This record gives sequence, C-alpha cells and structure tokens, in this order.
Amino acid sequence: MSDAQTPPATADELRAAILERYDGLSKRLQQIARYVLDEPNELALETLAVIAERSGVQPSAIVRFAKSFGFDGASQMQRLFRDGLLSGHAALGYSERVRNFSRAVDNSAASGGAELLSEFVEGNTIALQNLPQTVSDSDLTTAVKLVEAAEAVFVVGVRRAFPIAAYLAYSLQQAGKRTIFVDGVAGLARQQVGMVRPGDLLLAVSYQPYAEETVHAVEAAAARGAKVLSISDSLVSPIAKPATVTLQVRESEIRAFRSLSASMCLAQALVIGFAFENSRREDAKGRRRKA
Amino acid sequence: MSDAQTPPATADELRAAILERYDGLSKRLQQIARYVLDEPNELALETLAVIAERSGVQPSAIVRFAKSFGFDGASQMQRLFRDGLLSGHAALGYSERVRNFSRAVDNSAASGGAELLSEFVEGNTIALQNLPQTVSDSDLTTAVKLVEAAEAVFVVGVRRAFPIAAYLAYSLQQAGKRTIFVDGVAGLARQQVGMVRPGDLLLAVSYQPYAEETVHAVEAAAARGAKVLSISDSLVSPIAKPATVTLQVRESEIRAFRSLSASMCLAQALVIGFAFENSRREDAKGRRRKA
DNA sequence: TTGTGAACGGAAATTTTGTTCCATAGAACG
DNA sequence: CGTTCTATGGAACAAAATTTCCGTTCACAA
Repeated sequence: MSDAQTPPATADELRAAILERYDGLSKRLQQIARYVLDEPNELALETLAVIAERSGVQPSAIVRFAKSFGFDGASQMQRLFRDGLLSGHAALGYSERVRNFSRAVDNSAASGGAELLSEFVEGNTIALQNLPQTVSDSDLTTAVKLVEAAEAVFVVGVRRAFPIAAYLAYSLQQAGKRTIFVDGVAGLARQQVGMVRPGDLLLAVSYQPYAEETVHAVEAAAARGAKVLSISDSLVSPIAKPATVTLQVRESEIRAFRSLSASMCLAQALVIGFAFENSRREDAKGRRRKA
Repeated sequence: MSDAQTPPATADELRAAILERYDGLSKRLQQIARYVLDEPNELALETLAVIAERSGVQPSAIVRFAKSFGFDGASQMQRLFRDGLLSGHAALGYSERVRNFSRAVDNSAASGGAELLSEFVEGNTIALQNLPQTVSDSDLTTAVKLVEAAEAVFVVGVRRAFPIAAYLAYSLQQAGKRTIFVDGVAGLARQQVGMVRPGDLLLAVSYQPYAEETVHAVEAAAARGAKVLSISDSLVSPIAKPATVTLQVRESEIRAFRSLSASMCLAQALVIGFAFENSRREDAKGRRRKA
C-alpha cells in the first residue's frame, strides 16, 4: 500500500486526480483509469463484476484502483458517480450544474414549435443569472427591512404584473404580514389605496407600458406619506421615481414576449427574506419574555 | 398472487401501466407507485433498503409492487430505470469535459440573510434546467394542440397556483383565445365551471396539497365532457388523473419554500406556443382568402 | 542468472442486498 | 358478530456483491 490520502469528494475531483497521476500508474491501473474516465455511467450503475468484465480486468484490480485514490473500497468510488448521475437528472446537483449551463446557451434554436421549451428554459435561465446584477444584496436587504417595518403592506400590480403581485400578496399574508391586495375588484382600487396611511408600505409591480392604475397608486401612497417599494424594469420608470426603493428586473425577451421568471424569483427572495427575519425576531421576542 | 402478466419492457411502459392501474392499487402500493413515478432516479441508483426508507415502506412491499406488475422481483424493475438512465445520459462527451476541466471555484453558499438572492437564483436555475426532463416536447405540443382546438379555455388555480393561473388567463386572452378565468370572485367559481361545455378546455393548475376547488373543477369539467389540461407536481395527483394531458413540474425547494419559476416558464412556453401556431394559422387563412 | 519487490489474478470470506415466508391486522362479507 | 380473505410488516433466509488474502508472475537490478 502506498497512500492514505483523503478521497476526492466529487466526480470531477476524481477525474482531475486521475489525470494528474495517470502517468505514474501501472499498466493495469491505467487501463482502469481510462475506463473510469470514458464510461462513468457504467461505473455508476453496474456491479463490480460487470465493470471488471467490460474493462477486461479483475474485480480486485478495481478495488485496488479505488484504494490507491484514497477510497475505502470500490463502492465508495461508485457512490461518487452515482451522486453525479442523480444530480444531473434530478434537482440536487449544485455546483456542477451551474457551470454546465453556459455550454447550453449558444445553440440558438431556430426551429418551430418543437424546441420551444428549451428555448424558454435558456432565456429564463439567463434572466435569472443576470438578476443579481441589477438587484444587489443590499437593495434586497433594504427592501426586506421596509416590509418588516411597515404597519401594513398594500400590494398593487395589474395586467402582466398581476401574477407577481398576486404571489406577493398571497405569500406575504402567509408569512404573517398584514397585507392588503389592491386587486381592483368592483372598481374599488382607488378606495383601497385611499386607506394607505403613513407607516404603511405600498409594494408596486409594473413594467413597460406602465399601467395607469399602478402609477396612480404609487403617487397617491407617496403623497399620503407612506413608503413605496417598486419592482420594475427601469430605475426611471414612473413607479420608480417616487419610490423609496426600487428593485430592477430585466426580463428576457423570447420571440417578442417578455418573461416573468426572474420577477417571480425576486418576489420569492423578498418574501422569504422577510419570513426569515420575521421568525428570527419572533423567536427573540419569545425568549425575552421567558427570561 | 393475482397476476402472471408479462412485465413492461421500458420505463415508459411501466409508467403507463402504473397510471392505468393506480386506482385499483392498495394504499401502500399507491404510495410506492407515487415514489416510482416521482423519483425514477433514486429508484434506479439506490438500494432497496434506501428506497424503502425514503418512501416510508418496507422492502418487501416494494418487491410485492414489482411482482404485481409482472416482474420477477424488484431488481428486474430497477434494471428498467437503470437502462433508461444509461441511454439518456450516454451521449455526453465526457473525455471532452475532462480536458476542459477548470479549477472549480467553490462558492460554498455561506447563508446568512445577505446571499439569499443568489441562493434563489441557483435553485430556480436548477429547476428550470430540469423542466425538460419532466415535460417532453411532445407533451407540450399536445398541450398546445388542446388549447388550439378548444372552443373556449377555462383557467383555474388557487392559492399558490393562483399566480400561474392568472398569468395563463391573462396572456391567453391577449393571444386572442376565448378565455374564462375561474377566479371565484363573489363565490361564483362553481357557477363559472358550470358553464363548461364539450369542446371546451379546462386548464387547471395545482400543487400539493391540492385545493379542493380546483379538484372539483377538474372533475366537473371532465364529467361535462370537456378536455382537461393539468399542470401539477405529480402524475397521480387528483387533478392529473382525470386530465387529458398533464404537464409535470418539479419546483425547487429553498429553505422549505417551494418555488414557482419553473411553472412560470412552462406556462409561458405553453401560451407562446399557442400564439405562434395560432398566428401561423391566421396567416394561412388570410393568404387563402386573397388567392 | 538469480534475488527482490511490486503488481496481479483468482478464490475464499465477508458483507451487503434482495427475496421469501409467516404471523398479524384490518377490511369485506355473510 | 363472527368468518374469511387480503394486505402488511418484520424477521429469517438466500443470493449476490464486494473485499480480503495469498500464491504466482513480471520487471528490474545485482
């Protein structure tokens, strides 16, 4: 035996280690190394006996190979590849997947309706990746604090922005915030906005072309001395100018239709950021009472 | 023992068989069926004991399940999924990737409240990337055709699914489709669904725990002879079973909150797929008239 | 050529995994 | 209310896989 290193933690780490040590390996071990690099799938799901036969070596040689790379046995090495396979197909892979996405970006699909979905996946992925560039962590933190500090939160958004507003209203309420959704049912939008008081927060969502109702709501709320948090596509939009804080989202545009996934993501981050802070504060309060 | 059928030959065949027989299965067997449909990867890679623990049943129950579908044992069933995994993932250039291997910059997510946004971006990116795995192009094409063929489209979705439903209703209408949004304002949901006729389509969105109103709407529409298109998180959910077509979305889960970005993306792809087809047809019609 | 050390192959041993069996709980039916 | 039949959980069993061990081979140096 020649080594008691720590084993690689990911499939890629192992690949790197193999490449590095390849020349120093014995003939048989090189043979196995090649197989490991070329057929990671088989390595992941076949049994040692099958792998041994396919690669033309003995099972024991594979065990030796694994041990020489710091594993306890071949099974431990297999687990690495199994996990990789799992994450490739399911929702568990983190670091590796993110890197892979850049490769998928440049196949500009020109086709008809068939590859529509992947086109959308790509576009929205890019929009998501860009989100942190227009919304800084400190912006988000400020926004969360605004929500926290508010007596009540009024949410407004119509047309294309309506789903986002609806989500915000629904989930803020779930999170225990006093929330009024200015939904305009029965034409009561103006009256609902009229209830806004200083200490409240108006959370407005709107994109170009900015809906009149939303713009009006922002102006009215500002005039009444309430804070305004805007989610919009421009920092100089009519709902951004009077706002206390604006979170800017640049959505992707696919076949002339603008998307919403990035806004959705931002909305979630905002709500859960609030929920998180809120429960922490509740905890603290509870503990203080006990003491 | 009750069956000596021939076992399914592919994973898809098995899925179809499960869907067909699902209602006739016992509670435990349904539980396993769900797991088999929802987590095919784990079924492929993990051992029986692990699968049993994850799905909350006994190993023997899994063997029984496999046998009831005509397999000799659970291993034979696993082989199906393993083969599927192998062929699906085989065509990737591994040696190429190894050569391109660059030092991984491990940004180990250091939580706190600040990096919340990037955490969300990452999670939703993964969910997006996985979307094509649960929704095939042909599924989407079929769904688009359903929308096209419908006399009118009724859209229903409440609570968490509401934003998605609202988006679908809004943008389908924009695209020129006769659309009725079953929004339940004034408690009129049932009456609205009562207007559904054969030739119409009900587009239902619901996730666990499935809202009663939505389930009822699906059943009512199906009973009235209309087609049903479901967007859900499982193929055996209450709104998936009576549906003509189901699009399955697996959302990412961040800090115990399930996301919506992937559903949003799917909804957009659906609507725009329809808009595209529709405008093409309109064009054709126009040209015919001129000639 | 011969001695020495490392690598290898194959079989035995061990561990892990899958399957079967049976007692029991629960539902359906008379 | 009791009987019967089915489904279930758990433990015992069987099969298969992995790991260890050891005799042999090969390469290299003296």
